[in-house]
This record gives sequence, C-alpha cells and structure tokens, in this order.
Amino acid sequence: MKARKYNPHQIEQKWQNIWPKEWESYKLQPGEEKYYCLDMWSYPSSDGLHTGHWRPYTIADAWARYQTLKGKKVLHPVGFDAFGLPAENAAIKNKTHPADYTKTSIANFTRQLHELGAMYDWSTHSVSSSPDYYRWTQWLFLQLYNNDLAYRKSALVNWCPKDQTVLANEQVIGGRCERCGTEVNKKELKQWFFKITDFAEDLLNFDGLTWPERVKTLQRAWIGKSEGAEIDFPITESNEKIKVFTTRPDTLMGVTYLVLAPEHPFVKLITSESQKNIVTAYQEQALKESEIERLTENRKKTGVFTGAYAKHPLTDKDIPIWVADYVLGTYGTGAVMGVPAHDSRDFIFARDYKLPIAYVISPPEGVVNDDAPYLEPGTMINSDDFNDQTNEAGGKAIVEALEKKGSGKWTVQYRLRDWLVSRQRYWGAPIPIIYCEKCGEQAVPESDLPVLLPTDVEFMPTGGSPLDRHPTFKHTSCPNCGGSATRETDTLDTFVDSSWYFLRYTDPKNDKEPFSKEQVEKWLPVDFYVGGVEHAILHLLYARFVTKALQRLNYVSFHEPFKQFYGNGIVYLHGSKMSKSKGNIVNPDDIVKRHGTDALRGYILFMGPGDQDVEWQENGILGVRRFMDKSWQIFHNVEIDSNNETVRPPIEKAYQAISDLLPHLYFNRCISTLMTAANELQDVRLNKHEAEILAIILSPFMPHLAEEVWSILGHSTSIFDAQWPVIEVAAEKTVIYAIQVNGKLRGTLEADREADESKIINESKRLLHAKSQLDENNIIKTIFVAGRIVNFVVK
RNA sequence: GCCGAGGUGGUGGAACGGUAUACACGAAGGACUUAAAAUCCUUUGCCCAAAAGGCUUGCGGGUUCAAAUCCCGCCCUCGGUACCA
Repeated sequence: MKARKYNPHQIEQKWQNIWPKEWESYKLQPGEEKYYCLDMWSYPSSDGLHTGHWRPYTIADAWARYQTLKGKKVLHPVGFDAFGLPAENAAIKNKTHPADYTKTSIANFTRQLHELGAMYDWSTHSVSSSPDYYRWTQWLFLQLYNNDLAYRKSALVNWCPKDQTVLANEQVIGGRCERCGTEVNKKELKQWFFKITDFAEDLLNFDGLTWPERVKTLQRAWIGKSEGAEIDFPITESNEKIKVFTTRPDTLMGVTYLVLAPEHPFVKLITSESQKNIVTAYQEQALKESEIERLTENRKKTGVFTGAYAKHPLTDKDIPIWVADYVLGTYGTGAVMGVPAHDSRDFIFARDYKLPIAYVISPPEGVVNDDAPYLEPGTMINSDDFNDQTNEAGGKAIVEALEKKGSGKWTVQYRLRDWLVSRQRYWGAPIPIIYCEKCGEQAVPESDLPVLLPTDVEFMPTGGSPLDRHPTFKHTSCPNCGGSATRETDTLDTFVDSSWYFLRYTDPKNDKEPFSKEQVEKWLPVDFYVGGVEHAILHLLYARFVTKALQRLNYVSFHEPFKQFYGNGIVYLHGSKMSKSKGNIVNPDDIVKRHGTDALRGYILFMGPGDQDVEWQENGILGVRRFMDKSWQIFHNVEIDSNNETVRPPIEKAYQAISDLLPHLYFNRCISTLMTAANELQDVRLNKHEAEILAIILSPFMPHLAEEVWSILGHSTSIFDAQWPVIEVAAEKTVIYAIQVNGKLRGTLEADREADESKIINESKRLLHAKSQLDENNIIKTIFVAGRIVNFVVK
C-alpha cells in the first residue's frame, strides 16, 4: 500500500455522504440491547454553530459510537427546538417571518451537523414549531389541564418590558430576563401555570441517577425545602389569624412583633385609621421597587407599624404587627414572627425601629451577648414552662403545645413556585383552551388538535398577545354548547416544547398519539444525556416534572427521564465564554477546511476533561492534526496479506488503556494514549490484525479516518458494524522497580516479574551500594511492593 | 455568607496512597532546503557551569516506610445562589 498524503477533506466528505442519514434506529428489534444517547435539542439560529457548541455533540457522538461498538443498538436522534423568543426576536430584527427565519436556520444547522460527521438518525428528526409536533405539545397541556396539573389564576408575575411577555420564575436570573437581560417587573395578571409544586418532594429525589453533584445541588436549592412550623397569631379585634411559617418554633417565646409582606392581603384589613396613610404609602413604594433594588445586599431594612396587634398563641400577650419588605409575599405565608434575639434580620430591624429584643435561648456555657443575635443551639430561658431544656426539645414541646390548642403544626415549605407557561408572544404553540360565556373555560377536544398557529399575524411585541389581533383566529364555537366563543390567545413557553421531545424521538412519525407506550417503554429512560449545565434549573427540572406528571397519569412507567446526565464544560476564548455577541468565537468551518472534522473532534476531546471548563488554544489543533498524519502513515504500512495475529505491546497497551478509560468518559486520556501509541509505532510495519484493532479503538474519536482505513484494510462493511475487540493482554515479562531510601527515589531496577522478594531486595541493595547511597547497617526496615517499589528505611 | 468545581511547568493538561510533570502546545538548537513552509532529531519544572545533589503539585500542619492524592486549619480563582423566615 502506497501512502497518499492524508487528505481529510476528501475522506470526510466521502463518508458523510455514505453514512446512512435515515435508518430508523428507533425501531428496536427483539434481542437488541438498547442505548439511548441524547444531546440537547438544538436551538437553531442564523449565527450557526461555533466550536464551543461542538463540544457536547462531539462527546455524545464519540460515546454513541463506542456503545455501538460494544454491541448496543443506539438511538442517537436529532431535531430542533425552533419555537421561542430568540427565533422570534431574531426574525423581527432581520425583518422576516419567524417561520422563514426558522427554516433557513434549520437548513444551516443541518449542514453544520452533517459536517460534524455525527452518527445521527435523521429519520427521528422533529421540530417543535411544526404542527405535527406542537399538536402533541398541546395534547400534553390538555392532559395536565384535565388532571388538575394546569390551571389559570391571577397572580403577581414577572414581566419583561423589553420582550413584552411574562416569564417563569426560572427565567428570571438575578432580577433580569434570562433572554435579554432586561430588568423584570411585577404585574398582576391572569396566567396559566403548571403545578410543578405538586412534585416538589419527588423532584428532590435523585436516587439511581448519575448526575453531577453541582446540578443536583442547584435543583435542590431551587426547590428549597425547609421544615418548620406554621403558627397562628389571632388578630385582636378581628376573627382572622395571621399564619406565619418558621423554622425556629423553639424561639416562639421570644417573639416581639410580627411582620407582613407589603402585598399581604391582611394589610388593608387590619391597618388602623391613624396609620392608614403611612402604610398605604409604604406599600406603594415597596411595590414600585424593582426586584434588583430589593435584592441588593445589605440593604437597609424598612417598615411601618400597622397600628394593629395580634395575640401570642401561648401567652396571649399583644404583639404589634408591622409591614416590611424584608418579608417576601411569595415565600411561606408572606408573614413572619419577629424574633430579634435569634434571627439576624429581625435583630437589625428591631434595633433600627426600637422594638424589644427578648433572648429565650442561652449558650450552653456563659451568658448571651446582647449586641448580637444568638443563632447557635443552646438552653431555653425566659420561656415559662419550656425553660431548662435544649432548644431542640423545647421546639418540639412548643409545637406540641400549639397543636393541643389548635394554633400550630409542623409543616414543610418549598421555595419552588408553579411554572408559569403562558406567553404574550407569537412564536409558540397556542394554548388549546376556549372561553365560552355560558360554559366558561373549555378544553379544545383532542380530536380538534392541533390548534394551528396562523402565519398571517402582526407579531411585533406590544404587550398584548399577537394572536388576539388576528382577524379570525380567536373566534370559534364552544365545544360544549356550540355557541360562539373565543380562543385563548397566549402561546406556550418554549420550555414546554422541550420538556417532552425525548419521548417523541422514540416514535417520531406517530400521527395517532404523541408516542406509543410500547416505544417509549423500550427506549426510556435516556441512558446518557449531554448538555450545558446552564439548563440545570430550567429544561432539566421541567423535563423531570413532565415525566413525573406523565407517570402519574399512566402514560409512562418510569419517573425520571435521564438516567445519566453529563454536563459538558464551557469553552472559553480569551478568558470568556465563546459567544457570537461578544465576538469571541472560533468558527468550526474554517478549522474543518484546514484540518478536517476528525482533527477538530479530536482536539475538542483532547483539550481537557469534558466536564470541565477549558480555554481554547488556537494551536492545540495542530498536535491532533500531526497525530492524524502520523496515524495515516502507520495505517499505510501494513502487511495486508499476513495471517500473523501477534499484537505488539504498544497496541496492546493502547487497547488496554482505552478499554479502561473510555467507560469512564476520560476522552482526553484516550487521545493521549493513542498519540503515545502512534509515536511508538511510527517505523513499525503492522500486521492486518493489529491495524484493525488500532482502527477500532480510534474510531469513536476520529470516525472518518477509522472508516477509511477500515475500507482500505479490505472491509466492505462499516467499522461501526464491527465489535470492540476482546484481546488477552499478557503481562509483561519484566517490571521496573523504583528503589527508594526513606521514600526518595535513588534508582530503578528492571527485574523479572516473577523474581522473588529477597532477590529483588538484594539486587536493590547492590545497586544502591554501588552508587554509595546506602549503608546497609543503618537499615531499620525494608518495604517491598511487588512489581513497584523497594523502599529502605534508614536511621 | 452558603453550596459546587478548581489551584500541578511558559500554556492546555497526566498521574489505583507507590518513579510527579505522561500527552500536546509553545520555545531553543540542529538536519533537510538556494530559501521558507512542512517534516525529522535533540533539549525544555526550578537552583547549580555541568555532574552529583537539592528543591518543587496555592499556604501551614498532621497521618504514613511513602502524600498532588487521605485528615485538620487557612488563602485564592471560577460558577451558582441568597433578606427563603
């Protein structure tokens, strides 16, 4: 075989055209072992992909190909999350229709994904904005609606003034819109919600899932479970009770005031005549304040007295009721008991407003310092019957006493709020609800789905729902009474689309149902999911919720969608995350042109551990390219007709190492291993058997090169129809001992693997003696580790 | 503050408690060439002219025959998060 120069371009195009584009891999045959390998639904944009985007795709593809070689039937689907704000905003900016924008973006993405040479099954292809997909998104909405998991209510919600729509809590990052970074404000609006809070407890459970700690922690923090007590404080001169939530019922005897959030409904009810003006002014001012101002660190606490009092549930003492915005209307009961002696916030507030501070827990030793709140455990004091026990026992006793009186109980609070899913925007799935004056809210019958999104809509955002302005969309008849009725004109959050797409992939052409139970049960849960950790509390939480909801409704039997989640690290360039808007991106097209897809894939894997952030090194790609040139030469120096089955040590070693490393996803170390082997094999003439092994262990990372070599070696079928080789690697005959004195390396000794301990120790002594580095009389102890080390401990 | 991930050469990074710095980039020198690119060879953690030797995995302790790795106490960087009662 005469070595041509390695021409990646030619080879890669060849195989990208030959590799099947549609082979309906979701049709699992009896006896086949499934493996569902998924990368996150692409959000197509006209900007195209940069090398940072390639990272998860490359990881997923290497992994999918490896699983294939291990004999699994791999489902590795592809599709596009095309609905949503970014597409709509980009379309507006480019003065085009979102549908047209989406079409060109998808075409562009499709081309780039082909260039990646990934093992995608294009027959699974689904697009969230196509009616045969969103029909089932609407179906999903109806299932939730019909089972009390979707509802409409009026609430104070997040409003993005730039995008002119409401947002879910998860889409507000630090008081700003997740998409455009604009400060959000609060508006009282009637909106649609999904009851994710029903699953708060289930969502905390990650048993059996291989997920990175950081992602689990983020979700747990977002769900924010805290255990404590709900305690009633009856309002004097009213029949109402103020409910407070506290994690510290043990401090109940130290309550010196109560605080209501400014938006608490009781404020109006209880405020005394004389305080009315002050309180109303305070409420107005508090509501005006933006989330960002309110979140400012170390902000001065403000508040006003309502003029009203409540009775302490155990002592009946009058407790003044205040309004202060350090209490949030959206958490707990929107009211707290003020215990300045044992809570830092209450302490500051009480000091500033001259409210009494009553210590009810003292340190186990010494006396309490009254310049500061005491937050540690201790002994109950000043608490009547509850004195002299630990605060833990005291807390239990207090709740027991409250329970007896019917004015308190143990309870659990979550920070998680229901998921707001309606949007006042055009480019999304219409919410399938009809309002009839006679019959009220009506679900669109499933047989009438999809509720089509009209194309002739004036979609510039103005704050109202664009569909509302359409001449005909809105008008329909009531499915119940047949009378004239109107449609809901809000559309669904795009995260609803992406919260179930992995189910659709198992049955992408089904036009009777979103997926057949049989298909979904065959493939799910997803075995391996790769994507960015920035989705930790958006997509990943929503997808888990939807799966759990569908399980409750009996559409699926599993309760988690993603068995293993691999959060790929971010690629940085010049110290910040690659992004088109910042202008610091590396275009993969250029690199592919110069060095080929395989070199780029190889470098992406070689850069560093795939789950860690890494800085892009412009020249790093050269090392991989040189390795590929070298490999090309090695593969062209093969005894093609030989029946020799001996496997040389460099190949054995590489095979062994990669077989050990790859299951742990140590891609970077696999590439290093291959490089080492190539360096050792440069001048060697391989036999055919060796070349085949080498090609297979290289193929997950550089599939085009491996496939080409495989065909040159005389195979007419794909290398990915082959199996990961199983070879017995014989242990080497000799081993190298490190000879140490007091743990410091003093020399090395090559010895027979089978040589016995005393022989090796003697040889070691002789060696060190010759170098005058050991006085045998001083040896106190000799450590011998077979095959590794001899360590002489000397005086 | 709290939670998570990190801290190893000039750079990206390797290292079941057992020869720290593999692999690669970059740099220096050389070969080939009229020349350059490409390629190949050599060197490349620090100190010392070199050898010998010593030092070295953010800092300080500890455990161990032996620590980048385990334990304790700090420092720094990145990411997340926060009046959550």
